[in-house]
Amino acid sequence: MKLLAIDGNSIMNRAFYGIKMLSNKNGVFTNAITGFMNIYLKIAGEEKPDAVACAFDLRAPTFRHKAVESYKANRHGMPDELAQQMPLIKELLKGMGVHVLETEGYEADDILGTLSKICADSGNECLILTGDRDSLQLVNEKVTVLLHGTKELKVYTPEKFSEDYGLKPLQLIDLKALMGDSSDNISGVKGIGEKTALTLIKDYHSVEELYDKLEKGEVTATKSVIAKLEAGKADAEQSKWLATIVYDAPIDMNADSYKKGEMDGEKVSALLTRLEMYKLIEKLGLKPSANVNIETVPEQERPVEIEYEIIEYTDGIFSGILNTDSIVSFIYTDSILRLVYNNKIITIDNKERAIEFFSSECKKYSFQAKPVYRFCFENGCELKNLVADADIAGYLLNASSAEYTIEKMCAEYGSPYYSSLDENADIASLPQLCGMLLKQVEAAGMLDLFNEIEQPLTEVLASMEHYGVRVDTNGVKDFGFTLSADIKGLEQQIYFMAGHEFNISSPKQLGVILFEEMGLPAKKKTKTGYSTNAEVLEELRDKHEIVELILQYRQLTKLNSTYVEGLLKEVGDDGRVHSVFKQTETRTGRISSTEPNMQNIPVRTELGRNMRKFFTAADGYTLLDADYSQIELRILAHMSGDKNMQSSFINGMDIHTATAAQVFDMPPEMVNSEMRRAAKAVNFGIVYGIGAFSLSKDIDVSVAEADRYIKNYFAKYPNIKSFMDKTVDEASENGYAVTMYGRRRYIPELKNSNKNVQAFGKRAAMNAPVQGTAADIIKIAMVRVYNRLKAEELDARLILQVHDELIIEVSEKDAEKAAAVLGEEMNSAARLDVPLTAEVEKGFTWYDAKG
DNA sequence: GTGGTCACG
DNA sequence: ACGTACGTGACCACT
Repeated sequence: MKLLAIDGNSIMNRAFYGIKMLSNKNGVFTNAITGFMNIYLKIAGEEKPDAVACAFDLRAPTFRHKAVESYKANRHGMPDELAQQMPLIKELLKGMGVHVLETEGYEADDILGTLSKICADSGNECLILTGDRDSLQLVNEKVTVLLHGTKELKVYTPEKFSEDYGLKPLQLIDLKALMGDSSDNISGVKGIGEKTALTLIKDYHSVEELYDKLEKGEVTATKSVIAKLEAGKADAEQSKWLATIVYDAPIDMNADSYKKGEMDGEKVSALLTRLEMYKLIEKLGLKPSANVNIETVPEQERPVEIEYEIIEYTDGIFSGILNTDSIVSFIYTDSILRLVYNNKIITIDNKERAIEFFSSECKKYSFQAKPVYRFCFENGCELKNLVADADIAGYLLNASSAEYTIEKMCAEYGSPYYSSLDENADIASLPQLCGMLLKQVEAAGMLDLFNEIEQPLTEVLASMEHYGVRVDTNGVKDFGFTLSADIKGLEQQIYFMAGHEFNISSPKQLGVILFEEMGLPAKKKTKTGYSTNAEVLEELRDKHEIVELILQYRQLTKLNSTYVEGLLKEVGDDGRVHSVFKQTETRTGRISSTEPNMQNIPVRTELGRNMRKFFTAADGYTLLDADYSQIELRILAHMSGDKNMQSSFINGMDIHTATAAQVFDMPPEMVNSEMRRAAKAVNFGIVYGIGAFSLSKDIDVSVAEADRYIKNYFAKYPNIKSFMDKTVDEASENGYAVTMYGRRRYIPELKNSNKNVQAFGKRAAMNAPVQGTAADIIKIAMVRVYNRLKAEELDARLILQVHDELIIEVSEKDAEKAAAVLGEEMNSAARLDVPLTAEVEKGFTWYDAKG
């Protein structure tokens, strides 16, 4: 018989942190459950165990813990988001026929140890699935440990173990007894680290033998090591005891009793339906259950369910709706309009009626209104009196969510979801959901942000998508021909130098050529092999001619496949690209652009910049381009209140030169280009939540030097330092960072027990108010520019936004007026303690209109 | 589907 | 000892 014994806590932990804080369905988080089941189903499928048991820690302290005064005192308790999922995974496992074991006073490790002993004693095979290296001590001929790391699964048999550690599995205990384990608060011997401990255990086999020899003076080691060992004898003994997994947990000792039970399909599918884990239901070969209540956050008030009457559309029904002051909810997808009014659900499959409704004066709630605005632009009507779009409200309340569906939001915000109404479920649920969302938006202080910025922006984005950007397809094609010819030439030269053909675009194959066949020094590794990115290749430039060619090849193929071929695929019959601007995508409040992405068209190299010659105005029109100068640093100067930095902007100085003057402590006239470059990198770094290591890489100075720059910077701009500290503190306290206009970004990473994840949270917290406020400001400018172009009846329209840059297409006759509007509205969009400046330029192509 | 790479602000 | 700047999207290779 084969028993699979699972360390429930450690696998849940791996899954929780490994699968990212994905959006959670019901306010009840499910990411760890999802990850756990992925791992479990994979292993169970491959290994086909006859018996499965899953062990969990109980939270209460155990007698072993008490014996050593609170030895786990500084281990963080698990976050609520994970704790919530523990009872659910247990319920799920039980439903699937897996034996769940938890015993007061014993850790999961001890239960696993006991299980492995039961198996070994009865001549059965045992597999232990865990994310925790502690269990490796259990490995023997009968017991294999499947160690689940952050990415890969390692299989530890005795052979594999000795290959990796050079020790016997049980000696792991001795190793830990000496070196300690901070995550388990095992002290070990003070001053002895991994290297020393390993040597000692290899030479003397065990803690007992080591101390035995030590007393007899037979240990060869440095004086200091011997002294440390002598001083730490008691620690070593206690640590060994703590590190030892016990084999006597009080569980059923009959191996057969852990045989896998039958899955209770009904129970499992009901639970998973409650959790809305539909993918898993499918994986298990089940069907979702009907009529189960979606699991919700318990303490929240739930609006009562309403009885809906579903009625056929009849002429005359609009009379009660179109003129009302009441609010009508609607959803328009696939040319079908569904609306709710007075507890009635009405479905309308008629374009003229839909237009009539959109144009009517009644107040409207919607879900995803942007396509409706586009529909209206295409059909010459107007979507009037949209009060709220649930999609946008949901985004403001939690910008980190993966996607916003009505069903998910109902669950999360405690509004009833009318799933029994099938295709009418969404529309039936929308009115109450919108009510809940608006209440929460207001409670969070984001009502102005919602009403004045985000809601009006939807129409602006729809308009930008509607008009699109003209593309000179012939120009693009010609550019592509040139690139293709050059690429062919490069390919031949590269093959010649390499001695044979290979796929240059495959990092794997390229790595073999460069670092094995040609013997160039490999600098960095990735998870899967050698790193061959531009940074690495730059350093190898002088080592071999082929490197330069590969860099060129990369640049040219990027241009050709992403920008030439990729772009041509997106050009419509009207000769224009209609990029999709996503309003609920980024965590910071920026918008994003897809199909094609118009926010990453090349500009930094001259060759790439040529692409912009193919984005043009229509005949008789011209482009206007304006970008904010240093908007993020200006926002930082404003929000931090740092007078020193503010004065640089107020005096119209070049900010990087001014910064260099401060950091290097000299008059601005003395700053050379190298110093300005360094200061510029520091300024960027500050906005991103700087680290000396990365800065040093960026500007190619030592880490110590980079560290000095940063310290100097904060000394000269003390308010920026305190602003950053305050921002992180408040984000830790509240769980979110906030912009000048009240936009929130939740940062759960700040509460993570993993230090790297936490450090990331801090950087994100420092960056979010700055990047987010810049996003707020340009959105304000967009709405105002849009409204003024309309009000002044100019033949002009916004067509692009690139984070700090706006582009207008305007008829030649209105160009001057539109340029004035663009400049005025961008400059006055926010009142800061420093000037906000954007310069407008004009040109027929994007290339000409931008600097 | 994931990872590596690279385009932008 | 480890990892190492914020935010995006597209393409290719490979599993």
